[in-house]
Amino acid sequence: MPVKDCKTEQLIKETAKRIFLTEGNMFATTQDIADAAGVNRTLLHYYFRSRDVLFNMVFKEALTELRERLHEVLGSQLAFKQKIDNLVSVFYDELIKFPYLETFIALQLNQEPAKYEELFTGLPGGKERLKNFLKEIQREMDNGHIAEMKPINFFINLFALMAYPFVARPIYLKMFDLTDAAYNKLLTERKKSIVSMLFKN
Amino acid sequence: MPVKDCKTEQLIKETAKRIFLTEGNMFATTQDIADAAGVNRTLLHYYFRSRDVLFNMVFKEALTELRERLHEVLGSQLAFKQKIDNLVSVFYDELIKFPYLETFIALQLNQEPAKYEELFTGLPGGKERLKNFLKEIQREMDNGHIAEMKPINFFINLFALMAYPFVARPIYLKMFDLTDAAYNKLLTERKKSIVSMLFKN
Amino acid sequence: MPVKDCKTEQLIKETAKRIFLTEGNMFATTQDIADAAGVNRTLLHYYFRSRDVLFNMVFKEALTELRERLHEVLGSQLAFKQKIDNLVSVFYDELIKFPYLETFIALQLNQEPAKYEELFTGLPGGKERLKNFLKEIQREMDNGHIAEMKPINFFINLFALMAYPFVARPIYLKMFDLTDAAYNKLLTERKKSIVSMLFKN
Amino acid sequence: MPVKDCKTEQLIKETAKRIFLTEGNMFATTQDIADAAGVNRTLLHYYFRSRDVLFNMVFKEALTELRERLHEVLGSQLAFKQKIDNLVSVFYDELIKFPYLETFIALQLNQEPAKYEELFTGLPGGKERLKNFLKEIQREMDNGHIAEMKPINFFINLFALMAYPFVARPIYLKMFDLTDAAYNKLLTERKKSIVSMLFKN
DNA sequence: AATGAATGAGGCTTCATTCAT
DNA sequence: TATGAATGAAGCCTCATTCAT
Repeated sequence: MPVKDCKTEQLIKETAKRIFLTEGNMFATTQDIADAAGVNRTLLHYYFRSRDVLFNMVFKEALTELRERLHEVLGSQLAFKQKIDNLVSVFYDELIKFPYLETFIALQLNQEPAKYEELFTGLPGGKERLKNFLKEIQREMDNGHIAEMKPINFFINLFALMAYPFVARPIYLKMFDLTDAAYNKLLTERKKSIVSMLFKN
Repeated sequence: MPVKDCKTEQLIKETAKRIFLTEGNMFATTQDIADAAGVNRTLLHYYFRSRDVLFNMVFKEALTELRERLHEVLGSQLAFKQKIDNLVSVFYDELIKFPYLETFIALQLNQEPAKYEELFTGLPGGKERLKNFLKEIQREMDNGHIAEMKPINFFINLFALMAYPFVARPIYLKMFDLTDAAYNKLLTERKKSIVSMLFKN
Repeated sequence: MPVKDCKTEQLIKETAKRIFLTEGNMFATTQDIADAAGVNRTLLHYYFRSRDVLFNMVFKEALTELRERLHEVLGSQLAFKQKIDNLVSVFYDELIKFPYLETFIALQLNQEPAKYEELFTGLPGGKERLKNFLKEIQREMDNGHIAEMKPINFFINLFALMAYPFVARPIYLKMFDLTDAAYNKLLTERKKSIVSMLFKN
Repeated sequence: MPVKDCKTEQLIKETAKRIFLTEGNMFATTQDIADAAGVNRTLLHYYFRSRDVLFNMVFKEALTELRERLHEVLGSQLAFKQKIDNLVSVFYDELIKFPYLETFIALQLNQEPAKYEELFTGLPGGKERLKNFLKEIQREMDNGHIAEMKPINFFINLFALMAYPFVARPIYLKMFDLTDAAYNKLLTERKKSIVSMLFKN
C-alpha cells in the first residue's frame, strides 16, 4: 500500500542520511535502509538507481548544506569573535544532525579519492572565501586577540574542538559512564567554552 | 615496514593493522589483506579463525598498547604540565601509527556495542586512574593554571586537538591543497601549540 | 517506419516486431520496447498483458503472414520453375522485414516446445499443401529438371539458400568488410542465382 | 564433495558449450549451467569470474576451433573439388557439436558489435587466406567447373547449404514430423549432395 | 488511455569460510 | 604450514508485473 504519496523518495533519502551520517552505520545495506524507511527495497533502486548513487547523493547534500551555512557565516560582516560564535552554533546544528559526516568523508577520501573530487572543487568562490577567512584569522593574531599560530592551525583547532566530541561520543559515553542526556549537557557547555578556548583571556 | 619476519601470523596481523588502522580501509576483505601480506587467503582463517576475530584482535592490541602508554604517563609523578606534554608526545606517536583507531572504535560501538564491551571494562584499575587524572585536572583549575570547565571537557579538548587533525587529514589536504609533507610539518607545529592552547597564558 | 498511426497498440506491436524479428534483439526488455515506441512501459502490459504474450503474438503474426503468402504461391497454378521464382521473391520480401524470424523459432523451439505447438498445427490444410509441394518436387526430379535427391532436401536447400544469407548478414559484413549497401546488392544478385542453383543447367 | 579432481573448470566450460552452442539455450542462467554440470553455482564465478566471461570464452574457443580446422583445409594443396569435399566434412563435424555457433554470433554481433571485434580481426593471415580461396573459386568458374556468380556468393551458398539445416533442425522436425534419427539420416545424405549442388553436372 | 509508484521473483556476484590434500 | 577447490549466505540490481489514480 502506498502510504506516503510522492514523498517516498524523500523518505528514503532522509532515512539513508540518518543511518549513514547520524548513526554512522557505513555498512548499512539497501535492505537495512528500506526496512528503516518502511518501504520495499526495490524502491530504493527505482528512485536512486543504486546504493552507490544514494550513498553519494546523501553525502553531497549534507556536505553542501553544511558548507553553505558555514560560508554564509564566513561571508557575513560580523566582528570576528561574533563570527566564530555563529560558526560554532551553525556547526553544532549540523553536527547534531550528521555527526559522522566528516568521518565518512575522511574514510572515503582514502579509498576513492576520485569520487570526492567534485565535493571540494565544486564550490563556487569557496577557495577564495576560505582564503579570506584565513587572512581574517591572521589579522586577529596581529591584533593580539588570538594566540600566534599558523592560521590553518587555528582553523583546524576550531573544527577539532567542535567536531571531535560528536564523532567520539560513543567512546566517551563508555569511558565516563555517561548517559546520552548527560553527554548532551556536556556538549552544550562546551559550546560556550570553545570560543573562550580560542581567544586570549 | 619493519615486520617480525618469518612469522606468517605476525605478518598477517601487522598487515591488517596497517590496512584497518593506518589506511582506514574498513571495507578491506580477507583477500585484500592476504594480498597485501602476500599470503594465501586461507591462512588468515587458519591463524585467526575468522575475519571478525582478526578485526577485533587488531583493535584490541592497538587500543591496549595506546592505553598502556597513556596510563604510564598518567600514572607518572611528573608535574601536570609536563604530564600533558608527554601525553601529547605519546599520543602523537600512536596516532601516526594508527590514525583511524578512535574513529573505528566510534563507528563500531554504534553498530555492535556488545563486542567492544571488553575493550573498556578489561583494563585493570583503568577507571580509577582516569578518575585520578580528572581530579588532577580539577586541581589545576583550582590553582588557576587552566581555564575553568568541567574536567571531562578539558580531557575531551585535549584529545580533540590531538586526534582530529589525524583523522581529518585527507579533508584538509584537499581543502588547503597541501602535500603530505606540508601537512606533517603542520602537525609537528601543532604539537607544541596544543599545550599552550590548553593552559592559561 | 510506416506505422499505423494513432493506435498505440499497433505501435507497440510493430515496434516489438522490429526489435525482435528485424534487429534480432532477443533480450529486449519491456522498457527497451516501450522506449523505442516512445510510450510508457505500463501500456505494454495494459494492451498485451505480459511480455510473453506480446513476444508470441509477434511471432505468430509474422509467421502467419509468411505462411499465407508462401501457401498462396505454392497453391497457385503456375509452372514449377515459375512457382519457385515467385517463392523466392515472396520469401525475400518477408526476410527483409523479419530476417530473424526462423532463427528465433528455432531457438525457442528447443526451450519451450509446448508454446510453439500451435504455430505448426494451427495451419488449416497446411500439411496437405506441403505434401503436395513435395510431390511436385518429386515429379520435377522424375522429369529430370532438378537433381535427384530427397524432396525434403530440395525444400531445405531452397530455404537455406534464401534464408541463411539474411541471418548471417552481420557475420559476412565483418568477414568481407562489406557495407550494408554492398551486401544488399549481393543479396539481390543471389535472388536470380538461387533458381539457377536449384535447377539443372 | 569434490568429485572431479582438477577438471571442474573443464567440466563447467564443456557444459556451458553444450547448453549455449549445442542446445542453443541463450538464456541459460549460471544456475542452469551449474546444475547441468552438477557443481555449485559459485564455482562458475570462481573459475570464470562472470557469466559474461564464460559466455565469451565458450564462443571464442568454439569459433577458433572451427576457424582453424577450416583454414587447415583451405590452405591445403588439394584439388578444389576435394577441398570442398573436406570442407563439408569438417564443417559437419563442428556443426554437429555446435549447431548454434553461427546463429549466436549473428545475434550477438547486432547487439554488441565491439565485443566480437577481435573474433574477426584476431586471426593471423586469415583475411589473406580467405582472399586466396575466393580467387580459387574464381579460377574454378573461369574453368567452367562451377556456375558463374560472385565468388562471395559461392562461398555463402556453400555455408548456407551446410549450416542452415542444422540451425533450422527443430523447425523441420516439426514441419515434416521427423524423428531426430530420420533428420540425421537426411543430413548425412545432404552431405554428399551439397557438393553436387555446387558443381556443374 | 495513460502514468508514476510499488512489488516479488530471480539473476549475478562477492565474500567469508570450510574441505581436502 | 600451506594451498586450491568448494560452498552457503547475503548483497546488489534488473525485470516483469501490478496498483492506484
